[in-house]
Amino acid sequence: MENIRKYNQNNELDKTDEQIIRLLQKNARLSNKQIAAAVGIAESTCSERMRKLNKKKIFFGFHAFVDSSKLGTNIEAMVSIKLTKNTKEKVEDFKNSMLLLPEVINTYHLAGHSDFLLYVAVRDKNHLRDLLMDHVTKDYVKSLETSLIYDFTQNPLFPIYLNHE
Amino acid sequence: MENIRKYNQNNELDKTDEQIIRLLQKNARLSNKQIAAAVGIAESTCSERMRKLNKKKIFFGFHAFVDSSKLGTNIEAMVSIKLTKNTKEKVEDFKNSMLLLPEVINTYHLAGHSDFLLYVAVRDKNHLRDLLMDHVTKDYVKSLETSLIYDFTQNPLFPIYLNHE
DNA sequence: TGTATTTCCGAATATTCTCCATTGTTGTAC
DNA sequence: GTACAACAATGGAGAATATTCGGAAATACA
Repeated sequence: MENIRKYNQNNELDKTDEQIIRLLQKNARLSNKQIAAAVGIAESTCSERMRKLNKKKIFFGFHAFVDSSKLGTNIEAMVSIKLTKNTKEKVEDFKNSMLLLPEVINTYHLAGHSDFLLYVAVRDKNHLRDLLMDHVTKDYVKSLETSLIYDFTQNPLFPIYLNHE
Repeated sequence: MENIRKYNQNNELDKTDEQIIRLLQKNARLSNKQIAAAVGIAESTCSERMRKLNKKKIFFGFHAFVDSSKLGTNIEAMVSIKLTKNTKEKVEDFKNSMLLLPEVINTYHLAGHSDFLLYVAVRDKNHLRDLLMDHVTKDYVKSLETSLIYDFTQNPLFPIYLNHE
């Protein structure tokens, strides 16, 4: 005879959580006080909410976006890659080896025309060539197609589709 | 007869700046104290450095990366786009209108096979279709090609190619 | 060398965060 | 309805952190 109480074991996110997430998506260096004020809750409540959000693993991480042109990085490119074999093993291997390269800012594993996209930042065209020929090309890499990036823009808006009434 | 002193009007970044930038790239929510300890400088020095880095506009921003699957977003896709006309005006217009859509996480303006890449996150396939047909397609959009994203990974490493001796 | 400028540090001050007891709210049982 | 249990929110005190500032140390330049 079980008598399980459910209560608000509520692991759901409510509007307040959503606001906090949105704020941090726009500016991950906001202080707890700033967030609390913006959302309209007590500081103690806000830090407690943050602790719970972190526990729920809502955030993959918080990252600074840097102006790479000020750091000696003059070329950004998107490299589109096809593999000869799409086994889980090869795909993981490829992704992991790409993430060891500091030139690789992020990776997308795709279903479609190509298998991977790499967003890379390099000093110059020689650096790009060396990177691609020496480190990106593998025996199971079928083809590379490189596009220069004129502009990358992060959207401050962010999609949240929660079911709060 | 001008006698302009230059001194260390040093707008250059040194190794300490580089360390701070790297740390914030990995974790943008580090406290000033944590950064100072990791770099090995006084807290007051560290906050002063941060002020200067911000003044130099090294950072585009600081953003939380959220686990969109926990927020009702079930599909992420990369949309590859070609425009009929690549005038500066059309390109700017297109980019700006894309950034008004909350589904668009970021935009890449490219030189190459396609003109734009959009990284989008949506609830489901109907939402994706509606987004593309109703909001992304414009009279100057020649073609769309959509690829499902299996995995997106941000590299904690980051390329900095400074010329400190 | 001496002087001007900048960077760094540490201590004092100001601010922010965390902990906790209390109060308020909501769901469940009777 | 009342009573109780589980949880969430609050404000305040003490702890932790950040900022300011005077002066020391380092660097640039003549």
